[in-house]
Amino acid sequence: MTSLTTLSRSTADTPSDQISPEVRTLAERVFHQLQDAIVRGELAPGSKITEPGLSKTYGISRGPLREAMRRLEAHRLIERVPHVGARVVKLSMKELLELFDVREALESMAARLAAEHMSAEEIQGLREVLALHEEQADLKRGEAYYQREGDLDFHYRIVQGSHNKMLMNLLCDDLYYLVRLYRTQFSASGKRPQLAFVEHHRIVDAIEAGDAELAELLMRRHVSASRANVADRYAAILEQQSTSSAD
Amino acid sequence: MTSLTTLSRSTADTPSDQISPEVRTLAERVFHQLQDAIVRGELAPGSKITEPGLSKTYGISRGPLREAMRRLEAHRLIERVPHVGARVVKLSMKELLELFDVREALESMAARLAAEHMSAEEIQGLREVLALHEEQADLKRGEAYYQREGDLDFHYRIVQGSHNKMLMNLLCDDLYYLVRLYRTQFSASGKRPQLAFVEHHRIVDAIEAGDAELAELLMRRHVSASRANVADRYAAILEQQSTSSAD
DNA sequence: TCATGGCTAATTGTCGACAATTATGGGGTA
DNA sequence: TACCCCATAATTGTCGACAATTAGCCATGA
Repeated sequence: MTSLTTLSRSTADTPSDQISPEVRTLAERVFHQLQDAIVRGELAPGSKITEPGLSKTYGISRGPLREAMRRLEAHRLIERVPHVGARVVKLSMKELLELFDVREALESMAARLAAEHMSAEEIQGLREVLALHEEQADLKRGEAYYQREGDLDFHYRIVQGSHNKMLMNLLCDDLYYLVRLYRTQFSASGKRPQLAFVEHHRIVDAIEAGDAELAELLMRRHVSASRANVADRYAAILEQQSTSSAD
Repeated sequence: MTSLTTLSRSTADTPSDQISPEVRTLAERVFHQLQDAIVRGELAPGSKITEPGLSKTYGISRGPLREAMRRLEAHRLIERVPHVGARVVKLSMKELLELFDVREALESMAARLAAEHMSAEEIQGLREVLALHEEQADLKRGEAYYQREGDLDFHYRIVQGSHNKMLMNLLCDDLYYLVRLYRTQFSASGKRPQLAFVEHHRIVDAIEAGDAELAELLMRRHVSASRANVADRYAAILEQQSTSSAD
């Protein structure tokens, strides 16, 4: 499905049973299915999801389904209100900008820790991502469609390089799904990808040099610039709408 | 129970029914009960909790109980493995230090945003917390027992002053419970409280002056110093243990 | 004596049904 | 005509029972 690096599960006891990677229970399975469906936009943001409905759709009873929904709620992909129901989360621009602030704080810390703790192999892997990245950019310049997943992959690896499990959980398990959800709702970007390239390179350079302070600063600017880009585009859209309606 | 500022729920329609603040469902209620029990150390860290056991203890069926446990898992207060069971989380020193890194990143950002967005009333409330704080410190100097809750209250208000909902959720709903859990497991502190006082004051000063950069820096140092204090004490304990065992 | 195999008991996962609450629609009245 | 109240239907919350998986134990064999 996605090109994200898989979570590092070290449970490969018996290679014979390839039943499932880690989703052995119904609730887990339907959770991942719903998660994908929401992030990919198949379940419209803001749409109401009802338990009997999903129960029939996925062919399971309401028990495990409720567990899956609880997990989705914990990951902030759906919102539930008691006795009323659940709806797919609908990110407002305000919340998106809030998300960027949190990312700025967390990822700059991750970059700092990565510069201190990342191993040579991990840095090598990071460089490979960057190379693949660049190659794709050569092929379909401007579009940079799939490249967005690559961008997330880059950030993913740096967070893992921090060797801070709490950070990894927060960013990779929670926030990055929201980031992807946003990218399906507002299809942003523009000329940013080209700029992001050189920023990525500089960050890796700083990490490789073990310069924690610099890596932190560069990552902070990187996320901040990305935020500013989104905010500008949004302001432009608002401007355009107001003028066209006034016209 | 706790002296923490309550979440700002604005649903006060009918003053007649005081049934419950926000816990109208069984699952919610038992979730909060279990949350308190864990944070207060009544459920020993690392101890296994079984569904039939809790089911009988709290007099509810396994359905809502499982939902409560799912929520506890999402808040990282218990750890579950499929088909095996759940145990109360047991923080290692490594994880505690990781927690401090995350707090440093998040709370420094919160302080920055608080300096930009906090209203005069909110700053006033913050000063009152500080005053009450100081008063308690005069009464029972050194011990600073209840004061620890006050410390969390201080941080609480700054996070709320950031006016960033995502930040508020992450810090107040997730991390702060872990912080409190830690304080029951390792009963730390020492002479830090006295130092923390002046740091708190300086942070509020920066926020009141609207100096976002300074507020961020001071909060970063504040959390970092707290982390260093814990790390030092831990190292001292290790040292002491090794010498006493070698003796 | 130690390892290995299967068996039993306990716990977790799943299901269907019932109770409680909420939203919706129609009817009545000012 | 607009508003309010009530009844009905749908959805969510809760419960108890059954199935699947796992852990522990005992017996058997090398």
